[in-house]
Amino acid sequence: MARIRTAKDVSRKEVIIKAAAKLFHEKGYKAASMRDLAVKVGVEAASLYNHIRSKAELLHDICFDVANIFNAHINDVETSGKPPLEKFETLLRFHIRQMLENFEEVYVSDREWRYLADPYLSNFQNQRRNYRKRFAAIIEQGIESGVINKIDASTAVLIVLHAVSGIESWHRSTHKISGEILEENMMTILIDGLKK
Amino acid sequence: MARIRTAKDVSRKEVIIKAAAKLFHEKGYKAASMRDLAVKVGVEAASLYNHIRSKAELLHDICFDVANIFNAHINDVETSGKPPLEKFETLLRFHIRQMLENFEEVYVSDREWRYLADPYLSNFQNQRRNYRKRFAAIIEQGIESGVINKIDASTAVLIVLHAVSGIESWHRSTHKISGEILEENMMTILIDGLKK
DNA sequence: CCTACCGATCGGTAGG
DNA sequence: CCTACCGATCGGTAGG
Repeated sequence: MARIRTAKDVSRKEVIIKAAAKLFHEKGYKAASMRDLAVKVGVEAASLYNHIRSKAELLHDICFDVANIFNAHINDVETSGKPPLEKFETLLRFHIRQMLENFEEVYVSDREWRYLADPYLSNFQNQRRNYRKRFAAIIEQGIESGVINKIDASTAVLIVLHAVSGIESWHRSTHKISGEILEENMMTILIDGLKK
Repeated sequence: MARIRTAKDVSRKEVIIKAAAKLFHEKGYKAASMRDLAVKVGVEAASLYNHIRSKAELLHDICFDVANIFNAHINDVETSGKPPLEKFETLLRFHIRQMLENFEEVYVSDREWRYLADPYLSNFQNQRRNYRKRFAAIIEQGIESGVINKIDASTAVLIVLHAVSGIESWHRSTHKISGEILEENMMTILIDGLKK
């Protein structure tokens, strides 16, 4: 007989997803086993399946949660009425902060999405492409209004998003500068450039 | 009885390594099976082991080949006698071109090295750390001589290296700008910044 | 939530 | 270079 899902099930599932995000970050999706995850959660592997449907579902939940967060944010930015350069800065800071605060999930969504299965894979790729187009459009507006250098907007998006994902290295490093200082440095380098 | 290794063995091995780099890029190291690789090479899986010792050896060879290329290059740059900003530009262009021309190997070395087993893993990590320190030192020199903005040099290295690895997205994209134009755009964005 | 277990697939070996 | 096969491990299920 089907069990009735209670609030406790939901929070238990959230614990599992959080642990999965950590594990998928540490080992990579394919190298992470459900037995590894069970150890992290403190149950037997088989018990996980009382809360989740499959390993694939975990990856799916992580990736689409992150996608929703960024989609919601770019909606806000687009309708904010700010000038283009400010819109760009807001987006960039949001990416940096998500990478600082919501690190494992964002990392997994960024690097492990390719292990999604269709139809989720195609859906995710479309969302990703769409997000980048909207990001590029904001840069284009900045170029048109003369506040951003004449560069290829897609290349700029590519650089910015990958630069932010470099915060992974920062997380790993032993003697690291603070998150705030990192953020300001990244803003300076990407906006003002390296050359004086 | 042990077989005598001939020149043909070496080239066969190189074919296998090249195919492995492609496969590891496509699927990721863990998700790529030796049976997948065998199909790519056009033999049975078991036959691969006449040329290689293990799957791990393939990853090892790819990662250390790439590390050697970049180490050799930074040696040249350090002893070139060029001013710091030119040294930086030379390094950056080399990274971009390697990512354009030697794409699969560089990508695998960059993203899949974590699946190396010790003692290779530690060795690789040390080389990587060392390389980044030398790269940062060149940026520091540029800051001291007043030609580079006062930013945290480690953060700059992190941004630059990850931005370059973003060329992965460019390779995947369908209607892409030329490699030359991509290179110039990347140089402009990272050196002069996005803001006009 | 656990014990017991399954079919599939993995990297790799033996032997020719 | 192939056929045949191995032990280990995987994601997941049955049944309680």
